[in-house]
Amino acid sequence: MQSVRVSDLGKHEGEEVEVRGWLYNKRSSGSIHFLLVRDGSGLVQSVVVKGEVDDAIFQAADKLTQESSVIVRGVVRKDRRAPGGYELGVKDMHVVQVADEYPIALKEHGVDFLLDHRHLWIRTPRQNAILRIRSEVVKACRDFLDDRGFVLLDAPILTPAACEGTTTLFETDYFDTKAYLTQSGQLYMEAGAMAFGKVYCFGPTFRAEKSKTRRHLTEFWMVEPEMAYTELDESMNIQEELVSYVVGRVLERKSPELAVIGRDTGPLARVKPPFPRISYDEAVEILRRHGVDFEWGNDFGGQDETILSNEFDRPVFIHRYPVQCKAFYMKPDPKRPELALCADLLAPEGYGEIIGGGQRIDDPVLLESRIKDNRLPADAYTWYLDLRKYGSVPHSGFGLGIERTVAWICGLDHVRETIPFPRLINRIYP
RNA sequence: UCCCUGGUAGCUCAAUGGUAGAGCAACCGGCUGUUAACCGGUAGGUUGCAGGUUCGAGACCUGCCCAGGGAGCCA
Repeated sequence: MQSVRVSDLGKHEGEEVEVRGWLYNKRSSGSIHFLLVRDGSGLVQSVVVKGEVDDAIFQAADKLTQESSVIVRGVVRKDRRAPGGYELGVKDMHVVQVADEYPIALKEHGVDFLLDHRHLWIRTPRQNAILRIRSEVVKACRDFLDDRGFVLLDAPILTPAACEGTTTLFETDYFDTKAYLTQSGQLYMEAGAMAFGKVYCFGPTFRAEKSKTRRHLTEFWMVEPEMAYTELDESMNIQEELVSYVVGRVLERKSPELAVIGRDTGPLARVKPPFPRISYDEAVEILRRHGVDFEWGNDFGGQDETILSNEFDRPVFIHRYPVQCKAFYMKPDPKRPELALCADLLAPEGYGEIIGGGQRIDDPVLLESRIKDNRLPADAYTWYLDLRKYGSVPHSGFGLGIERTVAWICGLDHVRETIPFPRLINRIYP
C-alpha cells in the first residue's frame, strides 16, 4: 500500500493509503474514535469505528496515548467536519510504540517549561510552522545569491582572534593555544571577494554577551555576502532586493504556515524595493522630533530603532553613522570623514536591525592605523592587511541575521522560537 | 552586570498570618461524528533552598538559587 504524506492526502481522495506518524490528539465517543495523526507535514483525522475494524484494533486505538507512533491505513475521503477537509476512514492500524505520558499537554505552558522540552516542543503545529518558514528563508537567501553569481564560501568557526575586537568571544582550547568561536565570517569573506568577485557565507556565529532580550541569542546564524568593486549604494540595492525576495518567497510558498501562526501578511506584502534610505543625521532629527534626548555620536537603542522603523511601512536603511559607532574596518565617507560608509537595515513593526553592513577600508595605510588605534593584535591581521596590498579594490558587504528576520516575518515576540535549539544566556539544554 | 516581576500537584494557576485547592494530563467507568469533545469517579504536595519573626508562615523578614521581562551590547 502506498505511504502518503498528510500534506498530499488531497491528491488521493477515494484511494486506500497509509499514513505513518504520531498521535497528536484523540477524541472518543465510546464506539467511535477520532485519532488526530500528525506526520510532520500536517494533521489528519483518522476515524476508527467499532464494527468496521477488528475489535483488537478498536481497543488498541482506545489505548493510544498522546505522541504514540502509529501507522494508520484507510480510505481518504472528503469531510467538512474534519480539520483540513480530508479524513481517513481507518481499516487497519499498526501501533509502533505506545508513548509514555507526554509532558506537553494541548494547552498553555510557560516558556521555561517549553524551552526545557524544546526537543518535543518542535512537534507542535505552531513551532513546526515557524521552523518551516525558517527553512524557506534560508533557502530563499541561498537561491537569491546563487542565482546572482555569488559563490558559497564557508568561513571557519574556530578563529585565532576577534573579528571585531571589542565584543565578547567564546574561548576554547586549541591544542596548546587558545581559539575563539567566530563572531562573523566577514573578514574571510573579504578575502573571498578578492578571489571570486562575489561570495557569501552562511553559518552560525557566537557572541558571549550577557544579553537578556527578545532579540538576542548567544549562537545565531548569518548570511554574509561580500562583493568586490562594489560601493555602499550598490550594496544597499542588493540588500533591498534580497530582503524583498525572501519575504516574497515566504508569502508565495509558506502561506499555510503563516496562517497557522496567525501572521497578518498585509505588512509583508508591502515589502518591495525601493526601501527608504535615511542618513544617521536624519534619523537623529526624527528621534528629536519624537522628544528623544539623543546625543549625536551615540548608537541607537532598541526603543530608538522602534521609533525610526515605525516612520515607514517597509524596512528602512540608516546609513553613514559616526565612525566611533562602527567597527574598525568601515571606510570613512570621503565627503565627511567623521562618518562611516555603512548602513543598517531596520525591519518594520519594531523588529529592529536585521542587516548591518558597509563599505570596507581599501587603503592599507588607513587600515593599519585603525588596527593600531583599536589595540588589536597586529599579527592576527597580517593576512587581512595583505588583501589591501595585493590588488585592493572598493568592496562592500553585509550580514543578515536569520533569526531576527524570521522573527519579523513570523511576527514573533522573541527570536528564541526561530531556531530549533536556541542558545541563550543560562540555557544550553537541550 | 543593573532594574522590575515571579517560583505552590506532571502542566497552568488559586489560597486576609489560621484544615494547601481547581482545571488539564494520568488512571477507572460512561457515551456512534468528535473539534483543546463531554459526563462521573480515583490518585497525585518536603509550597525553589537555608535561616529568622510568630501560639501559628505558601504568605512576613534576611541571604542564596532559578526563571521571565527590560536596560546596556549587538545581528
